Amino acid sequence: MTDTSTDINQTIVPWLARTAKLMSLFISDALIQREFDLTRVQWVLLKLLHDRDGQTQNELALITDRNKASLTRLIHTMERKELVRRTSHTKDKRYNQIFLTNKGRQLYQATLPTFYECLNQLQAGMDEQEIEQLIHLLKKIQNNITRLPAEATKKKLVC
Amino acid sequence: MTDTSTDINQTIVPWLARTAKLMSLFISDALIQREFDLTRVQWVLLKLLHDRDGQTQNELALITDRNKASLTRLIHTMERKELVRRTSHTKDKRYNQIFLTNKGRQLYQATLPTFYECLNQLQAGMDEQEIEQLIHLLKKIQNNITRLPAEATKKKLVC
DNA sequence: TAAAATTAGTTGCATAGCCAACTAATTAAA
DNA sequence: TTTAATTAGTTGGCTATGCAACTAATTTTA
Repeated sequence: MTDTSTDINQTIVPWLARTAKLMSLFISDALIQREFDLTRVQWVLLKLLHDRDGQTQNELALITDRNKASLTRLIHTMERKELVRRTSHTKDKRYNQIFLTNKGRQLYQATLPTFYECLNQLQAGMDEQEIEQLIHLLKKIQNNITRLPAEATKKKLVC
Repeated sequence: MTDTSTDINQTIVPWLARTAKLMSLFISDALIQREFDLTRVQWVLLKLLHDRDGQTQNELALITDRNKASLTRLIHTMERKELVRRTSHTKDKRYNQIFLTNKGRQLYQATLPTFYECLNQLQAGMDEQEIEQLIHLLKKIQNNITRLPAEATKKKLVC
């Protein structure tokens, strides 16, 4: 149990926040330096669609813990860049399905070596066991976070 | 060495990114739920100034790995909320020194119990040794990131 | 089946981030 | 000492994010 005399700077919160931020900047920088016109978030979306094409905006929002309004705009930006394509679902017109374009797919493939280079540099000097341990501890923290998406919360809180 | 057949989802990158994001949302939520009108970033700035008052915008930008333009606007927002005060340095008029107001200091103090509650929940089920190990591994990653602030890079890259 | 509730997505308004171009102040160099 | 370079901060334009209020489509329920 951490009491209120603990130095906040020595807790997991700033270490985790800062490491993730630096990692994100590091990967973004690498993408830009290799002349890929792609932010890290856009890269993540390419990856999600590469893994499973045709997901709806809401699904993508849930997976990435983002507001659906963010997805609307993110997809809009990526559509303008011709990386993804939005099509209205034929059965239920409320849904938009998002698909990779060929350009999007090729761009994603082209970035993979950069991603693995980054990963290798990030993990330098860490052995298999340490990497597993890190992921294990991060999972623990995630499981401790009982956070529902905004809309779910609203719903569950109704008495 | 991670080769390109490794499943990206099982690497440290998404685990770290997602855990940090969830943690950030979790803390923001907690602040809002306790009716503190404060984002996580604003909270961090209050903490930095609480630790050392009167830092310049540039110093705050460097410490927080933020662009100085971000700091300009962040401080502007917090000035409007009367949490901080901007004063021009008497010796060198280029500098702005940022100070906590009484309101800012009181607000920070008032949020501390919330922060420690969040921390305890995040660390639930983790022993001292695991927490230390996690921080140790995060430090390793940070040390692997050879990233200079944008302006420094520009400077150093000049041949 | 008509009205009510739910769901997916969009839009307005706000914070926050980055880059690049800019101003003003100060320091270094010719 | 005048000019050049550097430094701190600001501003404009962009992406990204969240909340809240909205529309449209679909499903539930009365």
